[in-house]
Amino acid sequence: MTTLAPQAALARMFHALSDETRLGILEALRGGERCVCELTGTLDAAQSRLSFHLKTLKDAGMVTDRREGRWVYYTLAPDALEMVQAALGELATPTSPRRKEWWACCK
Amino acid sequence: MTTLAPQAALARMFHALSDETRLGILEALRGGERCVCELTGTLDAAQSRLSFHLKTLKDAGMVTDRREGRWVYYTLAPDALEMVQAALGELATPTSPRRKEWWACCK
DNA sequence: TTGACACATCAATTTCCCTTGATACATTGA
DNA sequence: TCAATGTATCAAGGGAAATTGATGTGTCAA
Repeated sequence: MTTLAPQAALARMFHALSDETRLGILEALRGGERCVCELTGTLDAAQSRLSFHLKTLKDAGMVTDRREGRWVYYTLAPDALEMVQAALGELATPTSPRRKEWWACCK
Repeated sequence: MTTLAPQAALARMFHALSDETRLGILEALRGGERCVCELTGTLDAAQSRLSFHLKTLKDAGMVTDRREGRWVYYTLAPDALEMVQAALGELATPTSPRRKEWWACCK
């Protein structure tokens, strides 16, 4: 995961969440860390497809991985989920009320 | 906006949030409802481009619109934002601990 | 009724993302 | 050292999404 402007990083995280396969992965990871071979079974998806989606999630910071022997275990990154949640909370929070000048374009 | 399976609807909402222009629109709407001509100014984006993104947001249920004379005013849909927030909260909540059988595939 | 304005929609192009199958890499056990 | 296993990466193809410019639609004012 590379560092991006806040808005770009946020868009990237939302993009990581915008695919059903990836949502399925995250749902599976709620049960704890999983290796890829487990996920292929659970999600009935080809290995290279899962690897692709796991990379997408990892690049967005939504999961972390850990190698143990031949296996790589993936885990949810709760911090990232909370960041996204917080950002949504901000979006739902009104800013200061509009000034009249703001819509002077529509006379 | 058509009705979709929960996971698909969720993916669709996340997709609506996965674009910087659309995040900019939502950010602008925190200040209250805005017509398209205001947003073109604020976001420095062509009108047809904005119309496209507004439609995307509307189809995903993230904004609502209201015509008044020649103008169409867009407003945040806080309920949708909260739904997405709640879904994220669920993802961050562990399910029951894994059973041994689940990873029997990796002996 | 006509012209101007705000906005939506369309078609064409480009860009990006996903899937698939093949191959490369790393680790382990024989 | 070799074969098997788990995973990552790559290239090619298809399809979806974004951008642009043009055109269509609705509304208002003159």
